[in-house]
Amino acid sequence: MIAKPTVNDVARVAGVSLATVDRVLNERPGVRAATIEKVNRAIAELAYVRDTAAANLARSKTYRFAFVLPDWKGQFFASLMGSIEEVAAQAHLDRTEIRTILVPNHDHTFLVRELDALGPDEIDGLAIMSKETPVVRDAIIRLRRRGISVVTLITDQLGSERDHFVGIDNVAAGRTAGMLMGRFLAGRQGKVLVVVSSRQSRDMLERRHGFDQILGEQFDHLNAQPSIEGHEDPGYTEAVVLTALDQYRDVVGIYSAGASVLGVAGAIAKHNFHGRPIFIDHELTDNSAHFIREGVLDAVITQNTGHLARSALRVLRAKCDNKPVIASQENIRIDIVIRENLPTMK
Amino acid sequence: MIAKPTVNDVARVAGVSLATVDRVLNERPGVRAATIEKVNRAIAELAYVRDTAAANLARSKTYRFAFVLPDWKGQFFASLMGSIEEVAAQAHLDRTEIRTILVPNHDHTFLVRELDALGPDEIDGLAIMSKETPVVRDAIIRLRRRGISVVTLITDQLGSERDHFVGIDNVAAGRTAGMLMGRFLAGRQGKVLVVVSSRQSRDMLERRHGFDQILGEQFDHLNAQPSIEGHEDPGYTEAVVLTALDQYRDVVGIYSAGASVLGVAGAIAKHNFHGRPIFIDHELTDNSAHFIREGVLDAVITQNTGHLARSALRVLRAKCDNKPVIASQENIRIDIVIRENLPTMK
DNA sequence: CTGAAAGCGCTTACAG
DNA sequence: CTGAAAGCGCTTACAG
Repeated sequence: MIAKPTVNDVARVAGVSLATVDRVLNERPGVRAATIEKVNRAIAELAYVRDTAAANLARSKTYRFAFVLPDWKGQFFASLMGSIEEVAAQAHLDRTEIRTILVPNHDHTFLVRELDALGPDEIDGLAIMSKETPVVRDAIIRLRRRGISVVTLITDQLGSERDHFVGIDNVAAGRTAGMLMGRFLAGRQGKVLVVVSSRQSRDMLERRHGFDQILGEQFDHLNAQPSIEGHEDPGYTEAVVLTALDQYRDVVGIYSAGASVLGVAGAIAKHNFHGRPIFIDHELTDNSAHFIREGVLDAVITQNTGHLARSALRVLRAKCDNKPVIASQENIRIDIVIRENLPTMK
Repeated sequence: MIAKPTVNDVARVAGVSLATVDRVLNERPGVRAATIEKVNRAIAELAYVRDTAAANLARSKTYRFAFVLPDWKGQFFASLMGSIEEVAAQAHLDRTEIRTILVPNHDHTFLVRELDALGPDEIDGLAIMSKETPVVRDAIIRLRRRGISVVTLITDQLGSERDHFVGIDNVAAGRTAGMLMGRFLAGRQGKVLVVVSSRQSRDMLERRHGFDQILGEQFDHLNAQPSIEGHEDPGYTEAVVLTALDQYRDVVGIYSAGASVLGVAGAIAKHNFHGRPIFIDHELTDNSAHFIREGVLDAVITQNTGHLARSALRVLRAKCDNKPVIASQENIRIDIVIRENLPTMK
């Protein structure tokens, strides 16, 4: 086994000092083109690869990242927070500081003010989860101009020139939900209720769009109704779903495209169905896991919060180190969970 | 922000030298109990946490791991190899050497000889994928006695006292397959063919067992036939499946519990079905992805090779560093893939 | 049983 | 534009 070449080897072969090698390595100014050339030749010849861990140690560098999130109360969000904390604890041993900035939900003025206050002297990168809006998009553009890496988390911000999006394709997620709905209904005819937290959220729109695509293409005996808004309020959701169930007498399936599982499950328990409706929800949480075990919920389409948090961290680190992102590794999967493949641990 | 305490701080507070702190930290012998006590008090007081990266640098330590695998030719295996190579390339930057030891399939004598030849002077940890057999189990016990960490990969070795198992619960995977089979068949009655690579493989037995459980519990109008062996030979598999299809005239579903997708798909194409059969397979590969897109294959139960490889590496590193394994992070999921959530990238 | 000094692979001021 | 020396947080011989 050949020992890995170090900066010393490069310096020796190139006939320059360590400092010069370092300058070339880090593309610092003030080196003659000829010298750069010599060093690069030595690097190529030795197949030198920089030891990032040693570099960070020498630099006394700590990566300083923040997760900027709305102050939601839902369980999926709690799980995401848990994953971020887990990642943060681990990262701490790796000279990486991660803090979490909670922003009042829907308060974009506040959010933008927070973002605008962040300078490259206090932060290296940001993972932002926020409703998609032009003001946030513009704040991200400004952050990047200031040299701060930005990844969008779960919800993308179109046109924001963010470095990376960590999350799933929501149209595909909706198609997945639609396919399971169609197949699980096994030929039964009737109406399908669609419940969303908010009709304006792009995530919900995309899921709904994918869902409708599949129903239109392959299950036209199913009749998806206009989206019902639950506004993330279980009591309210239950009430509006019950009203809808009473109004349409032949509902055979319910698609909850986000943050409505408790309310919908409550309504299902109270309504008098002819046959059990097929119920499909998004995001695996303690609540949805419970309803899967109970046999109330048939499938959950979800994304793993651990993967989300770790992917965001890996991407932010790669951006800071100017290293490429390994796309295949960062591709967040659309997970399908039914009772049989429900993870045993949380 | 308070600067993280270092060994220097600990030495100062404890009133000892760096070397002594190091001895206590690494539980090296030859330190008086009273001194150990002093150092530990300082560590506790400062909430000191060792910087593993710096430690490894100082130690010039490289982790030396190996993946020991059978020399299979299938696509799932190729994907696993690809993931291992990806992980190895990344790990290389992190002073971790990963080599792959390919062992002739089913040649346990050879495998055991290889394992017995490995000493702690050349390897720190091993990830082993092999058919479950007592001779391999015993070789693992010997490896661990010699101070080498061992994780079993994909197939566990019962009673081997391995440090960790990286893979899925195959009974649950079989139950998942059974549930999808039952639901996708939507009430159709008839026989279900079960194809395995080998009837003696524990993985196949467990999957079959889980599959039968669900059919027995919830879909007793379906009649699962005795397992057909394909021996990982597409031509042979196609032939035996065709024979079975001709023999039982009312096959409505086919469950391929491992390494048989090509042969089964071939048979499906040639046989004259009344209605399209539901076809469920294990392991996402280029082939199975192709048949999903074509609409021949309805669902694939799989495990992500990237997660497998990364998990194995994380666990081996943790074992070497004497750090705890984060169970929730290492729990390998049973993935369900249908056409709608098929990953776009490889 | 304990400590002073050198070194792991890199970067950072400071000189020149 | 270039280099010699010190230092990042830890460990390793070598003395004592």
